[in-house]
Amino acid sequence: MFRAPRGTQDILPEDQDYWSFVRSKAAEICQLYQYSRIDTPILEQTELFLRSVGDTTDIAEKQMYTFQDRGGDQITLRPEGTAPVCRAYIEHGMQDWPQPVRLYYIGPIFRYERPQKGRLRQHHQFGVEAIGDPSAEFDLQVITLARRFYDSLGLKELTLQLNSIGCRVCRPAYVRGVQEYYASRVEGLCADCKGRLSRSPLRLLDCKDPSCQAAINEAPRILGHLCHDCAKHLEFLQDGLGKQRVVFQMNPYLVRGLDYYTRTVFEFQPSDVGGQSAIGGGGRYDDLIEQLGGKPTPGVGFATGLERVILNMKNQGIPADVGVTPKVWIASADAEGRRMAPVEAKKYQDAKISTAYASGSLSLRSQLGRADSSGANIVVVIGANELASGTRTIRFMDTGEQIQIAEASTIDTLKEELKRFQKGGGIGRGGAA
RNA sequence: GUGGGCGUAGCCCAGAGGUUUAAGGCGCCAGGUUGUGGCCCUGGAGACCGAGGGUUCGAAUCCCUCCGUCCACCCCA
Repeated sequence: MFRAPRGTQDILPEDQDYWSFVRSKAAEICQLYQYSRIDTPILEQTELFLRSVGDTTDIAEKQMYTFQDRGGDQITLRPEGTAPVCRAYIEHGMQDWPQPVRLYYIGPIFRYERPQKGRLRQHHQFGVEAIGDPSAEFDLQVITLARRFYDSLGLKELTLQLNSIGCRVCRPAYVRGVQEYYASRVEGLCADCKGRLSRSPLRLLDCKDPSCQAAINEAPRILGHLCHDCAKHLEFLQDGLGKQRVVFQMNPYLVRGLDYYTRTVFEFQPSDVGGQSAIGGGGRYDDLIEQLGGKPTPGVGFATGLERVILNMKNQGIPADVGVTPKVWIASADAEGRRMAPVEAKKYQDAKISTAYASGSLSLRSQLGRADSSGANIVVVIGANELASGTRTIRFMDTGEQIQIAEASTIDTLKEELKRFQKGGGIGRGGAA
């Protein structure tokens, strides 16, 4: 028997309300902040990610789905969303658009990982990027947009962790400082950290192994070694968050798994989840576009995992607030009605009324049963009686009331009666908390 | 990549070597109403007991391997 590949999943009808709710909130908030949608291919040249994400990161070293296509090109299923957007920015000359270019995307992301709850090989991310402006206003905008997204879904208890990891002016000296500090302490470190010392020194500070904690506590902290511009940038952001009452915690050990970040990095973390530490995160990437072959162009962005968003909504008992379209079902009472039911359905569908029917070969009882279990609001019964008298019988499934009306007025009557079953949708309702 | 738990119908699961032709609940289908749903009653379909191998007179039950899944670590969204 075939199954979905390991770490992938079908999103079944029962979950689609959550997905459309979350997606519509994302789109709604991006519209509010004037971010435009972009869709990039799921496939990119492998080199794009090696140059952006960093070829010594976990993602590049062991998590990418990479293959050679039939033409001999090295192709990778995108393991993150920022690099493709930057590639598109360069490719389509967006440096000549008004800056910053503000874009958002929603789509699948692929990483070869050991699956767990909230950790999949194919998951979906919603992300935003503001490219082309170095100012901290946009760090602020991206973070507050993210916060508003979570708030609008009703998610509680997400802590915002913030750090600055400096820039190319101040970081190299700091990294050397860390390396020098650790040089005399190699003995006590865990095996992973011994490897990190030369390859990704900043990750040393992020180690969870107990044997490394003592060394971390006394290690030099980046926040004390930022250059003037980085310090000012951070201060502006902190001040802005404070003015907007966005609560955050400085976390000097926050280091993200992608090499392209400069200055601001941040993560949103659920309070009580084990395996999945972050629900979303992002940061500034002032050198990335240049690394990808574009003109030096700064940028800042955020991305969040939709599976984790939905998981957290369910954990917190938050329902998906989506619109419900009232439904009509047609039931045929006999052979004559059975012939007319599909014709009748088409008339309603032409009039934009959501209409379905069960097989007329079933007893009327069964047809009504199916209408009921599918959530029909109104059932139209059609049979020899109705056809002979030029009428339709309409039954209200909530009350069991039934009325007979002239055939000619059926559509108008249905439209009128269905209004009371209309439920508002996610868009424009509820609003941001 | 490391360590551990678990795999019995679509779903939740009983079952601990021989009263098993594998039980129950949900769901599904039909009938009880010859033109009428939800509740109730009756009946039915649906399981090569994850796969392969082994031990045994006998395996869903014990052992091994593989696969899947879940949890923790790691990493991240």
